[in-house]
Amino acid sequence: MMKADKKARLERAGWRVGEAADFLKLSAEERRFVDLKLALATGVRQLRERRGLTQAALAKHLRSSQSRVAKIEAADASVSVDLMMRSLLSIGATAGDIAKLIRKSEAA
Amino acid sequence: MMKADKKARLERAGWRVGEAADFLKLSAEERRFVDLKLALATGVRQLRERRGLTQAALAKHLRSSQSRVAKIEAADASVSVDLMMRSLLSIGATAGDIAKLIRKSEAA
DNA sequence: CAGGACTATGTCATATTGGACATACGACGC
DNA sequence: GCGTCGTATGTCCAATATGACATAGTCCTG
Repeated sequence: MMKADKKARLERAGWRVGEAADFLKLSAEERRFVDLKLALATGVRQLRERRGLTQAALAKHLRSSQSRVAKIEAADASVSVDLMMRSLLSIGATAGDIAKLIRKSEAA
Repeated sequence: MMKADKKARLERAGWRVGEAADFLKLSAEERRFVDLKLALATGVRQLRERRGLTQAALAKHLRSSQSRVAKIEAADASVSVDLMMRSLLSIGATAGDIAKLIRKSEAA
């Protein structure tokens, strides 16, 4: 069962899929993909905070902008996994760290 | 030390970075990102073959084209991690499977 | 060696993603 | 209350990724 706040978070992020796109119509694959992105987004936020960085500081290192970092952490639909991965590496995450995040998404 | 065929593979795939872009000028982060993509690409090929699917068959399920699947497996620079992830999920990879692939890229 | 099945590579128009900016929101100290 | 700092959200248009197509290469099998 999914927690209500997670559903709301996804909806706010523009994660409507398809036409009559009710959240529950996500296919199993789409669902896994979204969960994966959520796990990565959470990872970015956690690592950034652990490093004591602001979104603006991370953005600078990423040569991006504060607003985009906010979107990354919100798992906004306009953010690619590529950008999330680059962000994680930029913060200093190792492949092992990323693997761990992804594995976590399994239980979502 | 890097094997010559891997370097060649990267160069063929258009993985020149920056201006005077010699391969060796990839930063550590860029390098990790490329290794990660290579690992995912390899994973797509392995899983697809293990399932006895052709590129065309996978493409159909992905609603993409045979040529794009070829590029995915070649880790072509025009292919996003998103598409690789979607491909893996489409083949039936679990988050655990993907995590394993990513962890492998650490040793590259 | 001809035909077929599978894969590789290049190109292009269209679609998606990106950085930047403006602006709003929230918490905190003064 | 007001200013400050950090974060969130919406909108641009520039940059990048995408599917589709054409075409060439490879490896069988007959």
